[in-house]
Amino acid sequence: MWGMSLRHALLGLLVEHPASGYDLLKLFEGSLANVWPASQSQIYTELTKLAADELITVSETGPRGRKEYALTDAGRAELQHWLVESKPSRPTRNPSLLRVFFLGVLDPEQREAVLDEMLEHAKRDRAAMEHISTAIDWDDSDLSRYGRMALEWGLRFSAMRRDWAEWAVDQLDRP
Amino acid sequence: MWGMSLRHALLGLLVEHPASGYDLLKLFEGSLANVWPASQSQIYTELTKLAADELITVSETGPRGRKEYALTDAGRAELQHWLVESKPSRPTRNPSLLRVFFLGVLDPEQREAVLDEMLEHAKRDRAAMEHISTAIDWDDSDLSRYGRMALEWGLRFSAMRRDWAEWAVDQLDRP
DNA sequence: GAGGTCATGTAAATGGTTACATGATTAC
DNA sequence: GTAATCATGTAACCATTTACATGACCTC
Repeated sequence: MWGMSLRHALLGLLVEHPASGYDLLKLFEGSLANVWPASQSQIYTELTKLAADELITVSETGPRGRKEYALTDAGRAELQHWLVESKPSRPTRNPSLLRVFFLGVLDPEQREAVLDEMLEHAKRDRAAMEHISTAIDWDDSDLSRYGRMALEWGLRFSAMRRDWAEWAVDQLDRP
Repeated sequence: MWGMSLRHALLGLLVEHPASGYDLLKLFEGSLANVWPASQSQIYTELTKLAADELITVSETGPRGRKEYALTDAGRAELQHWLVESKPSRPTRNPSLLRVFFLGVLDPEQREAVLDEMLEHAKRDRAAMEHISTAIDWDDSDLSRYGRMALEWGLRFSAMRRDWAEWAVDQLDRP
């Protein structure tokens, strides 16, 4: 029973107001895309499970078979419990760094190309996040406040990757 | 057929010298643990598949049914191909940041506790990596050279998380 | 001979991705 | 009426985790 954070992401989004699977899909594409990507099929299946476990209920139905889900008390409790109790997860897989590990197999030009690509990637990410940061109109809701905190994390992360990549490219030309 | 980086991690480790599943397990526990954790069962199953695909072969057998695998030409080619071609992966899931997103659900003390925990976690990680950095005797092999690059990434990453967490805790007491 | 380490494998369950499949409603 | 969007669901496959299962060899 450990992990399963898609559940908690869905519960978290339902805290403010009820929403349909479709709504939640859009919310994932927007705010949560960089933190917890989820596919359409995954969201619908998980919602069914959450409803079966009575952490959410269908609060309203609409056109086209639309079902709006709302958080139950048990759902809110589960979310709070997870927020407080969840322990630091194991280190997460990092495909880019894995490549770095084996750079020795390539010849020098290819090596530099790989690192350059990582540098560009970091720059693109940073630019995208700076754009989001100015494009969103931040209100004073909780999601705004803590979403901004998460975004700041992303900004610092991409800056770190950029700086590292610059350093690493530079290292290549050394002894 | 996209992703599958465990394959490439194994191929990468076999570049330098042949090794058994057991050896590879130890190598994962050591150097690669922070970049690409893998379990025993996963390693053995993947080795069997890699052998079936003729990217590696059993080069030698030893006591206790030990099988030493060596990279084939096809295996080396596949590794190089992956190193050069692999495109930037989708953003990876981040359980900690997901928690940040929903901090609003908690009361102030719990909120601070969550961020403090993240701060401590970052500090511990940083200390552990600094320790590794001095404990390993770095030779001038490729794995040493690029392993050090990867470690530098880790050092910067944990510093970034530490600084962010300090900033975030500070933010809590503001308007 | 007892305990530790070396060594391999399989099975069940979970979580995630991709693809398929369908259809109602709205806006033009 | 046509296209876009809203809306839901299922199936097959792949990757990963946890647990089970076994046994040979080495050191004391």
